[in-house]
Amino acid sequence: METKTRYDIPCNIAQSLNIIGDRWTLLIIHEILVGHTLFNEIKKSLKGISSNLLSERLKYLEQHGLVETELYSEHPPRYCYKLTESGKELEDVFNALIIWGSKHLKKCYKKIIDAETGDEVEIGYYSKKTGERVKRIAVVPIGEEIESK
Amino acid sequence: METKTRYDIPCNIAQSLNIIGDRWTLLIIHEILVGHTLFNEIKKSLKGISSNLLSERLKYLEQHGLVETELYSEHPPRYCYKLTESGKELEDVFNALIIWGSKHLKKCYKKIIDAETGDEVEIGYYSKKTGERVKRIAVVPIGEEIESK
DNA sequence: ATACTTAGTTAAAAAAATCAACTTTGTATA
DNA sequence: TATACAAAGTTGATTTTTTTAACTAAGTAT
Repeated sequence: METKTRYDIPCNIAQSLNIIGDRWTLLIIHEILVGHTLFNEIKKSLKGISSNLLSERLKYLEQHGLVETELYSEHPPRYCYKLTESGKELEDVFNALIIWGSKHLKKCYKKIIDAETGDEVEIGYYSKKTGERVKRIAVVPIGEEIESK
Repeated sequence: METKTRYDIPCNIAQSLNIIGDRWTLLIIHEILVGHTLFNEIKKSLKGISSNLLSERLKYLEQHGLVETELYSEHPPRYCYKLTESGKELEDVFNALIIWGSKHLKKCYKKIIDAETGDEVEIGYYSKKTGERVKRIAVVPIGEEIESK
């Protein structure tokens, strides 16, 4: 029991995938993000998922702090599922996948545009300090600093 | 044989995950992206992966045009694995995962900074047309246009 | 009292991943 | 010349995970 196979690799990507990389998991989080918060709403939106798997995934995500339950009816006691901040912050991951898909899928369903102008958008990297667009990024190990050029 | 279980959901995310969402797949692509192009290099970097699975995943990714092989030695004929453009363009997905991980993992290994200033970066969206940063994005179904406010 | 709905649970079957040993082709070494 | 070694896998058995399908429990509605 409880013998989850997890990646034992010292890398943000692998460790993040240990939380959100199981089959169906990202799709479940995405359904909640777009407003489907009831068990059966999620189930109906995700054609092919089974009750037991959805139930198990929701529990796992709750344990890991991405999802929380909220009582929405007292008298048949009923809970809905909400995303926590860390769940909501997967939005950039979803958008990156949507944009990748819009370029590379044979059949594509969605694109991402500027809500004001309707222009198509791309992903960029911006300095947290100045808000300026960053020309070149570097992935660095935590603890180390980059040598200044 | 060859009965892959795939998501049958009309959504860029689900369809993208049908290509890159299997266990180990994103990690394999990432290893190639960071320069590990030989079968055994990838295998050694990904502690726990088995030869048969790596072999199968590489074939699948090649079929789907994310990876290609290149002869790097004639006389023991040896191939290395390279990413195609569509494979390389997963970089934003990796970066989104690295950034999410750097905020939410208990133990975090990497962060992303401005290569010039060392400032930490965040993800933003810019217009393909003007290059300006976009304040609010909208995910829209393909084919439809958004009503202008 | 009977049927229906929401939100699951349980158990068996099927599919996928892991583990471990083996193969093939070629190189290097004693 | 034989022996060991390495790269790049393949094969088959075992284990884990997912799917399928039927069932349950608590409350509502007719």
